[in-house]
Amino acid sequence: MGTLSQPTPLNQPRTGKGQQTKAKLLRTALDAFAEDGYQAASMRAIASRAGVSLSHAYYYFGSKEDIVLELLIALRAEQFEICSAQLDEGNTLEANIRIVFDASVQVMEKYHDFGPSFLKVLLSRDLENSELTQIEMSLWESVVAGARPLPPLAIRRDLPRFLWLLSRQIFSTWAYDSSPNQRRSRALMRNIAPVIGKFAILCRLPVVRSLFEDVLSLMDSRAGSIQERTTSTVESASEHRSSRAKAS
Amino acid sequence: MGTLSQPTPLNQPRTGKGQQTKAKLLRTALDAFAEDGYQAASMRAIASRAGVSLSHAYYYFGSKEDIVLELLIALRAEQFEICSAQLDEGNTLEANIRIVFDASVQVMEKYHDFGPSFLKVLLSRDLENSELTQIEMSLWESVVAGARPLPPLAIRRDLPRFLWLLSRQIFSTWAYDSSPNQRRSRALMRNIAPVIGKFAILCRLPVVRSLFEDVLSLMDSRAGSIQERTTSTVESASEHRSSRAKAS
DNA sequence: TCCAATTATTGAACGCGTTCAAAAAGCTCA
DNA sequence: TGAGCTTTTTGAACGCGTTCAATAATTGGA
Repeated sequence: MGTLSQPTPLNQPRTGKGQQTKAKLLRTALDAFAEDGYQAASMRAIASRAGVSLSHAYYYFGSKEDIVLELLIALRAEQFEICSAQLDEGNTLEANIRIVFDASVQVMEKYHDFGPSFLKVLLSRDLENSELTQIEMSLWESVVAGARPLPPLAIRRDLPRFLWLLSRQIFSTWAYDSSPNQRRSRALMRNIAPVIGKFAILCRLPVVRSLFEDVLSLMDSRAGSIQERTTSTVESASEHRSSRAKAS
Repeated sequence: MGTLSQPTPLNQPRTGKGQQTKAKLLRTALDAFAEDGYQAASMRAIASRAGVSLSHAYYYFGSKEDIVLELLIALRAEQFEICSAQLDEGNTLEANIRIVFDASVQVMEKYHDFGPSFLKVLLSRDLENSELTQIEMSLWESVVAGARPLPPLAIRRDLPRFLWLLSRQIFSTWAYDSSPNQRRSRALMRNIAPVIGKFAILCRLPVVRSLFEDVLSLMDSRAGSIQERTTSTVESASEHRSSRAKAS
């Protein structure tokens, strides 16, 4: 482990044959994951099923986690296919949030035993500009852009990222949810949508909107997100309290 | 892995010699953790350092995770020692929150490479009534009870649990924080205190207080927490919207 | 064509957490 | 004392993810 590592810049297949092997390995791995689950689909099992040696699998994939990430991407893409059309039908924000979560559960439930592994991948890697993050973000952007009525202008720009960060918290609940059939996290997803809807509406009030901005910049781990913001309410609430009091 | 397991109901030492062995094993393990870090302090290393066979370590501790949990408990107890006195000096809520987080960092920073392991223990086990949870909860109760001015009565009862749940989210950020010297999560802890302080004051407004209750019952995974509550704002926001509209 | 550099592939090993059957030691009571 | 029980302790093994030096296959230029 040592340092938390991104996918080691690894041997990309340079010949046609190599690409074929890598593709077959990936296909086989995803099949094995689906059929046998995380435990049983060991690197040895995957390699032998693909007809290559164990060590050769590591020639194309630096770790088992790398393959798990590929699975996660595939599942998110599937989720995108399922629900992106539904998000453009003029439903409420609340309804759109539900659509995304429902599709997530539908796609993921078979893979619940990958939860801990998924979560580790999400937490330990910098995926800020990865394919995975792009799919997820475009989903939440559609949720907001397709909602009728549109959320208050003041938060419209930041709401997608807020929803994305929130969805990751929910994912971490789901990942380790040991209640039967993930009852608990399903309930969480069901109940959170109306609260967000309510919250979004309340953001018309300056007090609540300022809270929204505070919470968002706290959740957001992008370095420098505070400086970029035109008015940082977090800073003003802490260091600049006096100047703020004067201003108001 | 299979099922997410509590600490296997394990052989408790029945003789004096047994207790001695188990105690020595634990002491050795915590030393090895402190000196060598998570990776290098393998079960083999711990066992041999304690002068027992590898398999014998498993007679008293069902897994390495069990020992990691003991470490986590020891660290939380240390944190409690450091800051419990400071929480009774009539500081603001914001200041008290800072005190707890500062002590947490002070105690934990040496063990940052245990972060992923700590987090897994916290997420995969039901620790609802464990020693660990009791220590943590009593800290947050002191934060609230010792704050001057006291937070609004309406949220005073629930605020400790809210802070506890929040602190777990922050912990998960810390656990995988790869920024130099955990810069990012330190900033998070620094910035979150004033926001909570502000939020607590705003909870005097009914609109904000209702948001607080919504958020709390969403975060809280205790089964049946919704029914127990006198007024469930989550439910009223979703299923009972019509009856709510009538009431208001 | 043949050689050298590159790419693809392998077998064997390492250390890890964990399991288990069996041996050793300790205890209780005739 | 010693037989039968429980508690403690061990050695050997399993399968896992991962690494690495090695061999085989392929490619490109003289």
